[in-house]
Amino acid sequence: MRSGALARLAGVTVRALRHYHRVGVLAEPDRGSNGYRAYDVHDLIRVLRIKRLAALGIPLARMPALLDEASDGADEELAALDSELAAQIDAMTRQRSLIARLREQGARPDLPPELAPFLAVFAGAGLPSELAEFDRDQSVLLAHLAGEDGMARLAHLYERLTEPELVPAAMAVSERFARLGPDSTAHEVHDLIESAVAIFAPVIEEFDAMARPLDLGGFESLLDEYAEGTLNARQRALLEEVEARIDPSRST
Amino acid sequence: MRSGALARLAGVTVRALRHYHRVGVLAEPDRGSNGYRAYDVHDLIRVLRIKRLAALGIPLARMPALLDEASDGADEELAALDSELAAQIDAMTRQRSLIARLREQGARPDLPPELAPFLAVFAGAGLPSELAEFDRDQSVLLAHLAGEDGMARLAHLYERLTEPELVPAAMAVSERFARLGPDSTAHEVHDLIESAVAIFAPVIEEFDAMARPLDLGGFESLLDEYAEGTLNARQRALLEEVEARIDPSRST
DNA sequence: TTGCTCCTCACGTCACGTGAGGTGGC
DNA sequence: TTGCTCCTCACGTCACGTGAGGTGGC
Repeated sequence: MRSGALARLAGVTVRALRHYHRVGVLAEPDRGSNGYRAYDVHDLIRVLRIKRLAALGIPLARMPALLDEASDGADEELAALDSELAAQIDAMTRQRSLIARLREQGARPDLPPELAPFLAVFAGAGLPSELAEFDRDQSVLLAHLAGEDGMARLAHLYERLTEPELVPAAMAVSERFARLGPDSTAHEVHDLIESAVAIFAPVIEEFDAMARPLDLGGFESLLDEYAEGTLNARQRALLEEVEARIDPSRST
Repeated sequence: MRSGALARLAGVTVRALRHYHRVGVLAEPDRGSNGYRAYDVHDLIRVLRIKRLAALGIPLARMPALLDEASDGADEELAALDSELAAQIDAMTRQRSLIARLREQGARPDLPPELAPFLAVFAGAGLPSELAEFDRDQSVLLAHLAGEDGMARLAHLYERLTEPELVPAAMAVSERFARLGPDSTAHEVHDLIESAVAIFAPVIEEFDAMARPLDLGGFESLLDEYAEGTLNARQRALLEEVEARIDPSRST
């Protein structure tokens, strides 16, 4: 029988047969005078056995041991496969619950899911788009920096910042902050600082008091660098002032 | 910051960054005078977002849409991913139960699991090794040919053939069959035929009566071809005789 | 002669890993 | 000068899919 016939009988492609030859799980058969490969029943049986092993997820490279010799290492092979599969199923199950979580929050999939609902509050409250982007990018950075350990605390901070009674005031402050620029008067700036401190100081202080401060490592400067590229001079100056007022120990 | 620093901060390899450039999910940054790439915080944020999407199983090729534009198709993307994952988990779960079945039977993983326990009976009863191999190969062929539909019937046939009261007699016959050769006397041959018919006729007849005969298609000749290469002339002649006696309608 | 089958390269897939061979930075 | 980092090719992974270009069989 020729390759096409064998392939049809075995339910594989001719290309697959070639591949089995190349990797050595199926011997090259003799050729006819025309150069065509001449297969026989034993080849068919061989291919069917290969398909059985493949269906179990056994890679071609590990098949010769199982096909040619008495099935000595078979059980260990199966045990190893099984735990691999179990691990993969586990990982995929975790992926699915992550996906489910993101979907029910309607959250963007590239944001930290733990913070996504709070970011949605900002966005939903009509935050100016540059500030919304600032918040999103910052949350990505902070979430990565916090890692597994700091995540709970970070999420708590975001939760406090999005409490219903805080949101309207925070939004008002944010809008004024967004409009800050060269034209702003000293009075406006002063007012804004007072409002920001009044609103955010309690939350930040509580956060700082929770436990040892988050280890920012080299990230603090990154956050600064980010602010530098995104905010204008007035805005940055104001942020520094507010920071200094809330936590004098961290001021530069 | 240079590639090494970015990679360390983001928790990826430098090679991964190069790959992201190549496939276009991360823009090539400007170079310093020495040709070194100069990254900034935005690149770090970008990579972190890429990692989030990758953790969900989103392929790099589909990321630009999610990273660059407003998250329009995000939910459909997630829905598609979720059902893909569900399907994969399903398939892997089936693989695992197959593996579990094979392991508890101590069966060779390249044999049809539905028939494996019965083949184990043959092997356990001390069948001569050439005949054991014959049976195994034949079962592989028959199982493939039977497909999903015929499998139950085939398994039933094997079950009948391995009933406790049948096994000792069948083994005795098999051993005599294995010893068959040029030296065998006509008397031995005649005796063996009678014994084989007495033992197997009822089982085979029951099988044939169960439903329409299995559609052997081109496989019948394959089974013949297989026998031709494996059995000697005496053995083949005897098989034909037994077949003819059991089912005259199928005789040649 | 036409349509079908067979043959041998050889590139592509997916997300990088892993050298090889050469140069800048401290 | 030494060790570290950066750079650019370029092949390998896994199980084949998919042409390209040419020839035998009926």
